[in-house]
Amino acid sequence: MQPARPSDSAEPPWLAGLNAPQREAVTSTEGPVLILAGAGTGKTKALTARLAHILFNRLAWPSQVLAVTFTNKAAREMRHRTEMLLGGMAEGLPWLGTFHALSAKMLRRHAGLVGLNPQFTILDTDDQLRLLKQVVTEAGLDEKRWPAKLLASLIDRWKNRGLTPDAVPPGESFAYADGQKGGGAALYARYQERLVQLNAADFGDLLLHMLTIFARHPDVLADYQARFLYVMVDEYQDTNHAQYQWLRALVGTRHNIACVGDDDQSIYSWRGAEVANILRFDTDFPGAKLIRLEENYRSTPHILAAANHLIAHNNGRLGKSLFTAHSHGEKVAVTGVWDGPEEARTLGDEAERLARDGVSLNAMAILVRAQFQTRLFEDRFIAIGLPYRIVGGFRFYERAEIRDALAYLRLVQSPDDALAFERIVNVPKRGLGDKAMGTLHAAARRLNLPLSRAADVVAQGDDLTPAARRSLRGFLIDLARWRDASETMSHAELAELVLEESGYVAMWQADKSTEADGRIDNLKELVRAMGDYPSLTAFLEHVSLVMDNEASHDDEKITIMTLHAAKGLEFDHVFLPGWEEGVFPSQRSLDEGGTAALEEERRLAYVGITRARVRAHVLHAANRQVYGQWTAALPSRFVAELGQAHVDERSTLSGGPSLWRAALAGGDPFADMQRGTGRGPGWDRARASSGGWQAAKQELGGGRDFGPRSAAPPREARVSAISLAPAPGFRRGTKVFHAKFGEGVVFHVDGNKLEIDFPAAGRKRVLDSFVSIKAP
DNA sequence: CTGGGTAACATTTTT
DNA sequence: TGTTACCCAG
Repeated sequence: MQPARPSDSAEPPWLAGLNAPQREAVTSTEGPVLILAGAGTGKTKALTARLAHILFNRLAWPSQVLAVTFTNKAAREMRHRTEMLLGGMAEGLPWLGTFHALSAKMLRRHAGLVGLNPQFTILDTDDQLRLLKQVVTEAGLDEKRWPAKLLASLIDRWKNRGLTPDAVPPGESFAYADGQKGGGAALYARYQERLVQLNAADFGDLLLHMLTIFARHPDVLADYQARFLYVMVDEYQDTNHAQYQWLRALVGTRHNIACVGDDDQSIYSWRGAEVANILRFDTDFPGAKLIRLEENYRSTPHILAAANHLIAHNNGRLGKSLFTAHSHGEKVAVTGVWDGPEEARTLGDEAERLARDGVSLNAMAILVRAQFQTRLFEDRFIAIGLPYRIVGGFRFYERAEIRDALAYLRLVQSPDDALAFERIVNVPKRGLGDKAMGTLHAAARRLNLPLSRAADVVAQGDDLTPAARRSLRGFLIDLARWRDASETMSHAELAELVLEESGYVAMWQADKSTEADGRIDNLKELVRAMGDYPSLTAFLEHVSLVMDNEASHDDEKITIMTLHAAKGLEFDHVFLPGWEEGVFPSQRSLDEGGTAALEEERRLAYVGITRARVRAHVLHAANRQVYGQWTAALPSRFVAELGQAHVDERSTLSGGPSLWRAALAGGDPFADMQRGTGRGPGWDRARASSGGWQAAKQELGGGRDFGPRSAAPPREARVSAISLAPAPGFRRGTKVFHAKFGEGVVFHVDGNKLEIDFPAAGRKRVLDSFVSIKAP
């Protein structure tokens, strides 16, 4: 079964349209290769073509190629694109996947070597933390003083570095609990024991256990080394030490490894990524060939030049300079505004304008430094009815309702799953609280049984109050029934049955909060998705390692996401708000972490700019509410680093006139609302500094100094114009609907300002235009 | 055991 | 300012 050979004269399809360095990356199959691929230089294209090249020329069978990515998305894309090039030949690339998925696959085969059963469960951070809390408490430490979270992050870092408990340097062990009870390392060891008892592994273990196995069982390693004739790694700059060791082990002495990466896009050092891995590639793999992909196919010249200019401020780079054949294009727009809400207004207006000119909302993205920035945009977009999607935040399987549902299914499938049992035994409420759980835990310890097994015993004894005993028995009977049912029905049907009969769905149906409906939808989606998998086991594996919440791209929406989440994506129009000192670069990176942290922020800025194909628009505000306090801010240093020549500083407060009007008229409709003093300590700094703000202030009020009250940024002028009009149709008791807060009842009317009681959100002040009257 | 109240807290999050 | 985690009163 071989794809039709191209005619002799024509070149193979996977080489079509590749430039010289890309071709070299594709055809240099033997020996170590490092492909330094700048943003938008077609690295995925080169990587998939390389894969196609190897397979088509029969240098290896699909099962003999190890291709590793970081994200499921990248893995999917690589698989998809390879299939496009090769048709059926790429099917069954069994070893194309993420580090974690591939390592988990290996670990299931050799679980016994580290004391696990092949059906071990993969814990997420939530389970992990609960387990660690138990470990800390059992050690007799005060969890208040020594948070389990701290221990979790230490263990995570150790695992990232490939350190088992016995390998943790004593000094570092001391970092937790001042070394009491053996310090962090001893608790780490205890945690690992508990994991084995529970037949569970956390994300870090998936790699770490394999490293242990490789070290202790050379035969196992030798098998893999013999199998993998070619190894490819995407986003190499993001590998941590454990992943690096894992790769080195598997590559063995053959050294047919090709790594693709960009040191300028290393933005995950706080997750353990070590740029050093990419920087010293040629010492690790002597004779490595270095290929640079520098022709950018994505962005217009000014965008590219600004990005180059910016990143040139970093030291310790391998060095690349991107160029493009494009010849036209706008400069990077930079707009300074008065405050956060105005930033959202300006951005929203521009998005609407672009949309009117025929630009798809799907081609626009707002890339923020931190999640909290999304809020203002969300508020604004709801107000003007601009469809948006927020990417990131919780992944699908991290949502409480999904995790609860999965815990039910896990427990039905494996009666020993103590963590699953603990999670849902009292969800919905069954009257089994701390007291009952304490009894169960004690019994489990005494009988040396998993919690869920001990429950069987306790339900027969008289340690519990009669009510609790009855309730527990009922639950255990339900479980037994579901287990019987699982013999005869499909796993999707089973899921539906369990969620119904347990009262879990009913619990959310009874919930009046705004998100309850969404949760029920998520549960439906879960049941639906299960149907796509042959077995519950297959589905559970998928869910813990692969399932992400890809937002559907079906409808027209502008995307809001973090810069981190945007890596690897591209958009015609990119908005980059919040370029202020303290926001971006973040305050944390300025306070601690020194140059390294600042340089990582800069790389993040570089990633942001290079996402843009046609236009990048940077915004910064002079005032922003941080934790409820108004704070003045200076434009980010990164603004200046873009280079004057490539920037269109149309700045000067675009909202100037409205601000001016509002200030003169005192027309702030929310003047009576509580707010801070309006002048943070940064005010004077901002005033004293040269740059955009002097000019901005000049235009603003002709040098007029605002009084303290008006220094607190007023709302939109348009709003204040309406504010005099009465609000017809609203009176106390009117039932209304608000896009964000849901249903509510009007408590007080003052002009067009309403005070509304929302069952979900409490009493809120909103303008009448933000709500609709609900038909009785 | 539950719900209400308050005090602490508050980047980025590929798996 | 908004959320969440925990403590205590009912």
